[in-house]
Amino acid sequence: MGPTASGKTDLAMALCEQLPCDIISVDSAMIYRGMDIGTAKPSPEELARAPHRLIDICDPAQTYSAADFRRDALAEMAKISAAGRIPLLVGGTMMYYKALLHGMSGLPSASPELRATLMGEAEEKGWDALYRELELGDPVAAGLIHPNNRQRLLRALEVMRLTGRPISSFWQAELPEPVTGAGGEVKDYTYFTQWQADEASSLPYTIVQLAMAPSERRVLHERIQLRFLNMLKAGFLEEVQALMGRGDLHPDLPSMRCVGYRQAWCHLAGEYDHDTFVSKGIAATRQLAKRQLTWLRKWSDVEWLDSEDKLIVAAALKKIRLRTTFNSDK
RNA sequence: GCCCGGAUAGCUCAGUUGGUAGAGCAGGGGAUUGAAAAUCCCCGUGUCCGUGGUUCGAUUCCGCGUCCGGGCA
Repeated sequence: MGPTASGKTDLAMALCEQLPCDIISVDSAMIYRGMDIGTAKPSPEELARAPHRLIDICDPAQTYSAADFRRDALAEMAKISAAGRIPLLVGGTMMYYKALLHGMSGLPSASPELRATLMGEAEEKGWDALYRELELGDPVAAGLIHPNNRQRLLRALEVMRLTGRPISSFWQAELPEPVTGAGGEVKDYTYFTQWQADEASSLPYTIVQLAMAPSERRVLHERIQLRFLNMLKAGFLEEVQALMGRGDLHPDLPSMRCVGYRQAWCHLAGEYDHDTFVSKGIAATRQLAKRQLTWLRKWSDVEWLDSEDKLIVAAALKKIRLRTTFNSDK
């Protein structure tokens, strides 16, 4: 795990030479075919040397979800283990790790039709009206979802209309012991935000979690800028031009909202000039890295590595061996 | 050389009829249950270019200087 541009791919490739590992990508952008340069996907040569699973599994017109990832990753992990090898998960999509480790409540999948309906209602009656519907039907979720957060508001209403149950009741159902008072009333809603804590241990694996980042933010920012400029030299704009040229993609798709692609699309559509595109693209990447670090800072049971460490491969191997020996002895 | 504009947060700028100032972007912190590289929340002291003057008080008005635009020679 680690923020974008911290050097995860290089370390993973090096570990593959030292251990019987097979790599599974944990990356919500590399799943898309034809999005290679802007996602910093490993090169064909690198992929030949160390195959990555869960790369190039979707067309950019498709959507994918954390739940899809959990299902696919568990299947790949099972195959790799059955072959007597070690699954090495590499990527920066923290939500996917969370879904994998802690599981997900039995919520219904997204319904594009219902989302379209809800968007229409929002146009017509205003977003306030939709939020009031949530407050009425699910005060618990309303307390956790900010009125401005339309994406999560839509999801909560979607679940409510699809199942007739508040989304918060699904979160609650997955938890072993609700915090209640003497009369059975719920005393503390904060636990609704906690995912089932002990599901990680129910996965049939010894799990070693490694996080890497440069120790200074300034260094990470420099790496991000350098990498973005290199992507431009490698033909990033031509890649996005080709995607636009298909004619069936649009800027609201999850694929086209990816960092860099969104800004490139705006530039190619004439919304702003090249310099603006470059600075906005780099800034969006820095902001992504910041959000990834927010996840990692509070992540429990994680071992940290310094991206700038010349002996990072040895350091990683040491941590892996310590943890796996400790666990197998037990 | 002369004439006109500018000079305020890292950047682009607003503003103070004279009582030491605030937006957007950038940046920082946080949230995160089938879109997550998504979406959302919170955070604004900076010789208001320098220097003299007027004034109880100047970033604001006036003089001079410096720098940057534009125009005329």
